[in-house]
Parts: sequence; C-alpha cells; structure tokens
Amino acid sequence: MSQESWSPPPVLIAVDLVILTLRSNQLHVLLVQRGIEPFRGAPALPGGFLNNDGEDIAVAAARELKEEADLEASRLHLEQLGAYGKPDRDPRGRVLSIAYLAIAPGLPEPVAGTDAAAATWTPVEPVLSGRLTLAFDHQQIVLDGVERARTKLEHSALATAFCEDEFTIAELQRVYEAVWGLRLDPRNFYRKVQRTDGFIVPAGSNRRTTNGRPARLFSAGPRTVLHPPIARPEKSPADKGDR
Amino acid sequence: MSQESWSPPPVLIAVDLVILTLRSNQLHVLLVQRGIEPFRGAPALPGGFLNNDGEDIAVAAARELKEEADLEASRLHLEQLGAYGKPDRDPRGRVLSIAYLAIAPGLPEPVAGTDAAAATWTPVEPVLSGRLTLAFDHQQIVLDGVERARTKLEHSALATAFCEDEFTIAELQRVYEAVWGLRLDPRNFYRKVQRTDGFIVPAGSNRRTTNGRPARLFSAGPRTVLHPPIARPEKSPADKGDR
DNA sequence: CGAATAGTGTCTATAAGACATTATACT
DNA sequence: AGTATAATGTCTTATAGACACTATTCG
Repeated sequence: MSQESWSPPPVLIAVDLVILTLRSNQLHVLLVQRGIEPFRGAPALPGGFLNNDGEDIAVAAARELKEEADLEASRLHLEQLGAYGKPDRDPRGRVLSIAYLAIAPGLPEPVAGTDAAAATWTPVEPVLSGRLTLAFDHQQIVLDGVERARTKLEHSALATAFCEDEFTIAELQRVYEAVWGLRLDPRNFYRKVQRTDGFIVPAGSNRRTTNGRPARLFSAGPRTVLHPPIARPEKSPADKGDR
Repeated sequence: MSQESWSPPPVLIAVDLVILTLRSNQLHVLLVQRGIEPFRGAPALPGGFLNNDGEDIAVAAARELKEEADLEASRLHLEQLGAYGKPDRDPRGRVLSIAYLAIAPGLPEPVAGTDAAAATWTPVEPVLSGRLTLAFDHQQIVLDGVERARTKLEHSALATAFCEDEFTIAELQRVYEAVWGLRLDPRNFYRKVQRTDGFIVPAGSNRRTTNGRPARLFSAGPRTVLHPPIARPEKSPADKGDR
C-alpha cells in the first residue's frame, strides 16, 4: 500500500474462467464465441466485468459461472488462478483480468437453453498447442490453468472434483490419465490411491454396472492435501497393452 | 470477457510485495510503517498503486521493489502471488491488490538512507501466528506467500534464490530448515540435493572459511523444476542432537 | 591434540514399477 | 464357455531415513 495519495488510473476489472471437465476421457475447456469486437467470432474464455456494487471477486467468479455456464459454484471446485495485467492485452484499453480455475464433473451435454447457449466444450489439446487461436491472452490463461490442474492432481484431492459424488477407481484413474496425458498402470494406481490416507472413502459397498466385474464405489474423502502425493511419472511408463 | 458493454466501476489497483529473506537463520519479511491513514503507524507490506501510464503489473512490482526496498528485481526471484479483492479490505474504498512474492538473499542490514528507510526486516513468526497485527488483509497475504514458498521449495529450485551466487550445501540446508521450520539430517540432505539432477552445480572447486573443514561452493543449476522433489517430512524427524 | 564442520558409506524399512493371478460380472 | 473388467498378490529395484565413520580445517 502506498503512502502517497494521488489520482488513480482507470482500470477495468474482468473475471475470466477456465472451466475444465472430462468428456469421453478427454480434457475439455468451456469456450464461448465472442459476439462483439474485439475478436468478434473468436473463441474466448467465459467471463465478464466486475459489478460496481462492491462485489467480491470470488463472488463475481461464481456469478459468471452461473450466468455463462449455468453451473453452481457451490458444487464445483473454484480457485483463483491469478491476475493478468499486460497493458495491451485488450485493444479497448486497460483491462485487468482475474482468472479463476473451475473443475466440473463430466456433464452429458454442453449447457443449452440458457444465457450460455454459445458455450461449447472444446478439447484443450488444440488450445495448448496453439492450433486453435483464442481471443486476448486467453491461450496463456488456459495454459496456466491446465498446468495448475496438472500439478494439483499430485498433491491434492482435486481429481475427485472431476468425478460425480460417487465414482470408481477406474474413473478416477481416467482423470489422471486425461489431465496428465499419459497412461498409468491400473494395479499400481489402485494400490496407491487406496493407501493415500483420506483421499477416497468407500461409499456404501454399492456397485455399478458395466461389462465385467462390478466396481466398488467411492466418494471424496476428508483429506484435501495428499500424503504421500500421487507422483506423476517423468515419462509415460511402458505404453504396451492394457485397455 | 463480457459480451455486454456498460460503465465500469472505479477500482484502484495496488501492488503489494511479500519480500522474504533469511537473517540469522530465521525467515524474515520486509515490512514498512504506514505514515498515513488508514492503519497509520501499523506495519504493512511495501507496495503502491499502479502507474497510470499503462504500466504492466509485473513492472509495477519491480518498480515498487526498487522504490520501497532498494532491491533490483532483475537479481531477485519475483512471482505473482494472486489478487486480493474483498470489497472491504481497504476502508477508503474499492482497492484491488495484486500481491507478488519476492525472495532475496540475506542482506547484512535493512535498507537505509533510501526511500525505503522505514522498511524493516521482521521475523515472519509473529506475523503468521497473529501476534503482530498488519494493516489491511496483509497478514493473509504473508500467510499465502510463506505457504507458496514452503511448497515451492519442494518442487523447484527456489531455495537458491535465498542464497548468494555461490553457497555451501549447509547454507542451502538452513534455507529449507528456516522456511519449513524444522530440522533436517545434514547427511541425507547432502545426498538428496546432490542427486537431484541440475539443482546445484559445483562452482569452481573453491571453498570458504568457517571453523571446521572448508566446504565446497555451489551455484544454482539450470534446472528450475526438481526431479525428484525435495520431500518435506511430515513431522520433524528426530530432533535429537546435531548442530 | 581436540573441537568443529564437511563429506562418504552402510543398513533397513518402505514405496514404486512391472506383471501374474484370482474374482465376478456379462453375453 | 468366453470375454471383459475389478481387485489382490508378488517380485525387483530404488529411495528415505537413521546413523557410523572418515576428512580437513582451526586453535
């Protein structure tokens, strides 16, 4: 905080959302088609400006989540990613964006019929590689969001945020595989996840139907920080066979 | 980014700095005494408002680092911590603060004779525990900054930012001990640090004088992300003897 | 010499990775 | 039966933690 007092520069505050989910075992991000200049027609992150009624930025993020994606923040993981403030990031003038990362369980269809009709789930891969160009500096924000998710999978129970209330260990494994972009050994993963303290707890010895043997259902445990962590292999460990 | 266009709320942008260093093996943070209301006389983080000439926020952080602490950002580790935007965090009105974390090697004396005369190195412990009350939400920011440093010690070469260009392994160990607040076994630490790929590299087989056998000097290696990480023990592993 | 700090070696418990085997459903 | 997926077990190798020991300086 400065000691001097002087006239402030006018700065617009935006809140942008990186909403990640899994669709058919692929990591997707929610993008909207811009309807106005600049970058009209280009894909962009959902977001908006801060209300002028003294709204908290975290509340603004939750509000945009509802408005643009029809998602309830209270049921999602939502955390701040950081502030993006390069002076030229918005051609209209000085706009400082606070980016938030949200994790949602796989939804059957992209939201529709709401204000979020223009929102579409898009695979992250073309965005990360730059083959799909986003408006503003949104590619960088997605990059940072995915990187945040990747590292948090190791040390926190974030992976369960991609799952429904009850899930199988195989489903949890697919989260790790999709976000990290590599294959894991199911047997070792099973052991690892079970032995990591309060990570997941058996949900009433229920089961669910697929093809083979029914799997036990689990739900997210009380532990948010994992001891020991789920280590991410340096290189894809032997990609021969399995599934 | 929002599709609608409407009048923006006036929001002031501040940049606040959590500058950490080691002084006599204790983690310290740089605090200034506030000269004006609100919180006049209370300790606070160094910082200031964004310039109105279209300054980048990272540049603003570097500028404040120079102005308030007489430190050169180019020689320091400097990273963004996050945005703090609770509506009531500043009684004067809406002020959104972008916090930055800076790591400096142990400086012999607090900066003096400069604009930063009011700045003093303060042990973090009273701040973390709440025994020392800071202005605004600065206690929370310090908490987040220290937590960030603690976790980054594990997975990145951040520890070297606390050291001079050349340092001994024992000095590096003291960084880990001070930031984590626990004791480590010197022999195991030696092994671990040496075997972690490009973490530290021998600086010309020089040495330095203390009391016992001279220690080899090392400098920061090319690797910024550590494989494998330097694991932080869950509990202080046997605090009997040594040093 | 003895004190002090630096650096190396060794042992053991535990975890990671590879992979075989058994279990329980479906058609 | 045959196929598919879930769950458990076993083996080998690597790593963490505890700690003995050697090395090199100082007074």
